[in-house]
Amino acid sequence: MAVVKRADARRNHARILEVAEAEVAAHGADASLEKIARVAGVGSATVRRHFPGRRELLQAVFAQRIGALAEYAVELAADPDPRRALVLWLEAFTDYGTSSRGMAGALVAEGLVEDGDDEGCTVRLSAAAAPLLERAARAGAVAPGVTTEDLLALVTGISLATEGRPDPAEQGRRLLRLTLEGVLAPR
Amino acid sequence: MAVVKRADARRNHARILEVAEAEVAAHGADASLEKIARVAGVGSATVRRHFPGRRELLQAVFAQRIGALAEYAVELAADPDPRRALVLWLEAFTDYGTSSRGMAGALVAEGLVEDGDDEGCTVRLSAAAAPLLERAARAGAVAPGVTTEDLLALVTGISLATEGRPDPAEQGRRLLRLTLEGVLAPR
DNA sequence: TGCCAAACGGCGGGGCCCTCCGTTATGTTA
DNA sequence: TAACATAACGGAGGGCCCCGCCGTTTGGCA
Repeated sequence: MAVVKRADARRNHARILEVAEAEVAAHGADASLEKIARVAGVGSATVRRHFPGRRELLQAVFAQRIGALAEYAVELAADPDPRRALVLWLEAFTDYGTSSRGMAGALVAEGLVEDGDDEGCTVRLSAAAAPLLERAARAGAVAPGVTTEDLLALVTGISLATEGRPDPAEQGRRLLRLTLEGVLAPR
Repeated sequence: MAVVKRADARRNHARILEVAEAEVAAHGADASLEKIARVAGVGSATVRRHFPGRRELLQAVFAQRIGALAEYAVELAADPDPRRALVLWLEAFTDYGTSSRGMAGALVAEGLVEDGDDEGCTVRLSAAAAPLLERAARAGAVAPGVTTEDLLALVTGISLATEGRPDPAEQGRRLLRLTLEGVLAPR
């Protein structure tokens, strides 16, 4: 299915995506679809044709970054220190989340829908994180019972909570460190 | 200033607030101001007159819960175990955040504006948390360098990340525990 | 009771999301 | 290469929302 699109369709798809990236970067996950259409020089219906809803558009916008994170996870799988590997990946994830506006919002928005569709950002990130977490857990470097969903939720939360305040990157790093090592002193 | 409002003004104020509570509970921080006006049986301008923006309305809606949290903090100040007191309060805060839709959103929305105005929810919560945190820190129960802003941000993030998924209360508790005790095993 | 400021609320402008439908561009076949 | 079938386009219109304006009502006070 979905063999080959027509030339103009491919052209518009690329154009919309390009504009959407800029627009989302500027205004977050709530960027105006209509404005994206205007700037891209297409009708608003065309945007909806390529991306049925905001959710799909955001997925497409962040697919690249998600891919980069997945790649990084693969690299880190070879790191000799399982704990370090997990921490490094979570730091990278946090950096992405706090630096690229709307990504965290896209992730929660995605979670809100009953999706039979695979290939969601959440699924991909989860798949990327799983091996790192498992390895770290096997090495005894992780608190018992932690799941990949927990990790994604925590980082997403940190991103959302720091969004739009001075220096979200630094704040995010700080909060991640607290979360990883614990707010309370070990008993 | 702002001596005594007229009778109808007070009446409408109460009515709007009442409706707003229900509406926000149902639709989160993005509830329609116009619908609130319709249901309350007043003009939309009247809503804006009492609450210049969504932010102020949300503040008013949650003021009660914030007050309850502040009170609880005072109670807990008498708890013999400083660590336990802090944990209990954070759990209560998380429960509020995950059970009452929109509260976390209201908190971040509040942070986005340059506010010279005191009496924001953030300020009140911060003030409530400060003594508990300080006492716990003095007892050596808290990781060094943790601030009240950190605590608020973390709980807010947890609330946002769990909003609108199955069983946010349980998820929130779980994530809070992880955050407090640390995702990583102590080295 | 009568006055007047405080408070109200309807209305119009602008924006967004969404859908429908007539028009255009593209790929293909003769 | 010319004509056709259709994938893809984009403008227009409806519904909802936020916002500000401004003429009208209402409540408190002399």
